[in-house]
Amino acid sequence: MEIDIGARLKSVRQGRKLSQRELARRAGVTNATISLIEANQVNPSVGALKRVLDGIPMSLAEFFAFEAPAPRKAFYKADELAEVGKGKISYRQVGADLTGRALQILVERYAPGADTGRVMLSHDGEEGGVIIRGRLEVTVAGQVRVLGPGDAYYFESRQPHRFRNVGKEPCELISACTPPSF
Amino acid sequence: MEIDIGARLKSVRQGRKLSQRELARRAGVTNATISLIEANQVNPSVGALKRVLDGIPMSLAEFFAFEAPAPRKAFYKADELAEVGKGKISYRQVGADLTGRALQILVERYAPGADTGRVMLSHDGEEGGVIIRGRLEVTVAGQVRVLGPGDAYYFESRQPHRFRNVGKEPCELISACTPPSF
DNA sequence: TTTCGATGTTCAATATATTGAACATTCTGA
DNA sequence: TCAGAATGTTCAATATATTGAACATCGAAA
Repeated sequence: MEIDIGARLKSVRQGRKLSQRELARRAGVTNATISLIEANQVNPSVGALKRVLDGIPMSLAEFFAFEAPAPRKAFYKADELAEVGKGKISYRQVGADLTGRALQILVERYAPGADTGRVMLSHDGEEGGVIIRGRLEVTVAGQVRVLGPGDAYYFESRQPHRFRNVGKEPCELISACTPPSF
Repeated sequence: MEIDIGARLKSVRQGRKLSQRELARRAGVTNATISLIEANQVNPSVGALKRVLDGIPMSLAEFFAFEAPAPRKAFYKADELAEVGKGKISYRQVGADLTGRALQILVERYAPGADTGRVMLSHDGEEGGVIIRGRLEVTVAGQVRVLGPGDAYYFESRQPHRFRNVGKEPCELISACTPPSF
């Protein structure tokens, strides 16, 4: 493969001033595993690499982020918008990689009965959206409203909020939020 | 591991309308490999996953970009969207008053022949959008593309850009930009 | 010097990913 | 209805990752 996983891991590990053994202990693998990975003498499993990175800690996305210096795409065909989420709620994101971006734009789909649940997330930023098809019950800070095609919403993300498709047909909407930081 | 590699791969593969065998052929692995990975019955090696993604094609960074996404959004907002535009190009804005807001969300309508003009707009921030109806020619930093329903774009606003409806029917799209400076 | 602790390396044993081929199912066209 | 092609699945055989333990090297302290 074109990318040097061994050098990448070694660089990351040494950047945190961790020995192979210490990282191995935190990650729950043996030091031999780390030695072999860094020497590129094995082709690690995703699971093993994930465990190792958990010990750092670093996400797989971060670990591989360096390999994508490709010029940022400006256009996305409908079928190349990656579908995320299974079950009743799914969304397709404009642009696969969010790092460094100021905006997250999603095409969201709620199956009949779909519900984000009472879990009210609180994060910084603001978000809004426009309903394309179907009907959606939106709850924000205690206020409830059922929105249809052409209707829209906008609020500060720290306010408790919830989405629910109370109709009989799928609901599709386009949303934007900022910043897309987690 | 916490992320569902199988579901992610399946989603990506199906999004590109590829069969397991077709993807396997392009990637240079067997269809069994892809079947097993998608069923989460194996813990694929990074190399194997890389080869599979090469067949799509998609980078590992893109593949794992969804490792940490959990944007749940929703809030309710008015259904009377303020009319901002004029003539062949009109905008209906989500939220009447932008002061203090981090996001501007618009429902834009381009009549046939509508054109933002040869003079490339240029301002700070980033913007993106998704086409709802009709066809729109988008030019960004010299790149030209005609987008249809479901297609999307995203770019930094400082790059010269231009929108033009080259079709015979009105084009409608939903866009977002930040900050809402004109 | 010598010993000790910590480092990274190597290798046989074991666990597991990948293959190759067969299987069942679904769909389409005749 | 049938035949063929295309789909996803399963499993024994094989290839390879991971382990556990031993090895070598280095620097610090006595």
